[in-house]
Amino acid sequence: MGDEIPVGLARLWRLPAESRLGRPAALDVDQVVQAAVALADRDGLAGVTLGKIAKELGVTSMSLYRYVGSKEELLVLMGDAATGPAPELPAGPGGWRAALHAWAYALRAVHARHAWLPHLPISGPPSGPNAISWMDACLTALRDTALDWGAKVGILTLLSGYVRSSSQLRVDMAEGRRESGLDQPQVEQEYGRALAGLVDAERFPEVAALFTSGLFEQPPADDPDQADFDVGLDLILDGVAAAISAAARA
Amino acid sequence: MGDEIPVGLARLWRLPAESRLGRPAALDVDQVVQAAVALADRDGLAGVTLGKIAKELGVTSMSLYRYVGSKEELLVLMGDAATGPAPELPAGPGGWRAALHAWAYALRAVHARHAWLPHLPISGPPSGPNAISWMDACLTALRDTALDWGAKVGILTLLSGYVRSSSQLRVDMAEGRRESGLDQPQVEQEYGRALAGLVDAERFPEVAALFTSGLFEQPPADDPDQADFDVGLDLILDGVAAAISAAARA
DNA sequence: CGACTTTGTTTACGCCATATAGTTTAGGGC
DNA sequence: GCCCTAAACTATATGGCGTAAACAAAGTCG
Repeated sequence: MGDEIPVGLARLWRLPAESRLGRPAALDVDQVVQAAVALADRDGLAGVTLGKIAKELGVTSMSLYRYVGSKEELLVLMGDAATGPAPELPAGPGGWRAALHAWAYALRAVHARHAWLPHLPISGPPSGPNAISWMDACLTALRDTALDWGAKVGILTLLSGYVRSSSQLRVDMAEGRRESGLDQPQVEQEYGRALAGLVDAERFPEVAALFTSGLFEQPPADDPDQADFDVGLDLILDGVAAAISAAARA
Repeated sequence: MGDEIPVGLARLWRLPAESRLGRPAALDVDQVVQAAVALADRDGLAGVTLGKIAKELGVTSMSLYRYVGSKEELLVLMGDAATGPAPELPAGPGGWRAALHAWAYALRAVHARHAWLPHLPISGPPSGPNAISWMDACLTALRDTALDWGAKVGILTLLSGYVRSSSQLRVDMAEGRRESGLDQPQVEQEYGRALAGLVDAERFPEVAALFTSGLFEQPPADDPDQADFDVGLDLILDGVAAAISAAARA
């Protein structure tokens, strides 16, 4: 029969092994993944090495291959583990808009907790249990609308992609500030000033105008990325609103 | 004076070197970057190696460090080179919506031509001349609106992030199909079926319903990703429309 | 108790980016 | 026309990486 479950999926879903023969395992997939996640939280994605994970767990690197098929698969496991289950969303009064808003904020918070997460290479559609739970939460927020499945999936993709890429940007810019040693706004201004000098007002009139607008000079608010994030999110939700009322009319 | 231009920026903008002393260079930055781009187009990002680039150009790998500061910097240069200059956008009748639509399509086409491009690690805000030209094109499309700079930048970020992440997804899924050897829809269905078996209808009612909806079973259209892309894009543009009319009212 | 099965280790390989030190090559000043 | 010197380029080496293959160890089952 075709009930073959790919071994990668089996590990993602923590399907228990059946055989009880042979030497018992000293670890399990979760311990390996947790160690890898801890390492990524501390040293970033580039700091995650089979050797370091193994050392952390007191085994040799090769023994890790008893638990994960490859480093690439380990990254997938790390992604699902670090994402964690979706939160409970406000069901009642606010309707879909409040729920999607909360969903996006929660995902963004997860990315803040694991800065490497938005940088993980995507390998296909969501397939881990935690990713599925986020998917379910988003679809639940849209349940009482007239949207068809295609539209719902499109919104899900758009929203998660937006949160992901905006988190990516935030992390990258923070890292750019840090690694240059200087304090935060100094580098930004110096870099911006150098760049502004390169931008020719005839070739790039709008960008030149943007640079002279002072938008990048003003002392940033508590969390400038936060404000940018809200702008884009509200814009998306406005688009969703339009799609919903269009679907209701049809 | 503070007219120091970071050396990385100088290379991005192809600022000519001043000194004419010493042994003349056999290559230039462009040749290195073009070779790297060609390699990435052929073998993917992971196939880009200093050694291979050097062999392609008939030099040793170490000599490449005369042209780029590091591999990371080379990736940035590759990104700007492969992106190329922004296209001319329809200026007249359609207004901002047609222009943004064309902009997004053009960027998506670039990603199709260089599948590795959306996977490049982002390192900060756009700073290469080509990236700036795309930025300028997008801002030009929004010039005759009442939006303030913050909103325009937000829209730019959202739109480019959307195109990027949807291209990422498209490439990853295509690669997932290819590397498993089987033909395209077969793997998709098998994987989907296995996944559907793991999704418990009580734990994930919406996702389970989605799986039984047949959305993933139907023979895909000419380009299914295309349709998904349009859904998200129209949604964003609806959101932009809302923002524009709100700004006009204020 | 011995066969078998599974886990973990040892060892080794090829590849990578890059530091360091030395060598080649041409133009500039005389 | 010839050396000096600065720049381009090469040779060599290092430490790290993921992982293939063969082997040793540690349990269960008959």
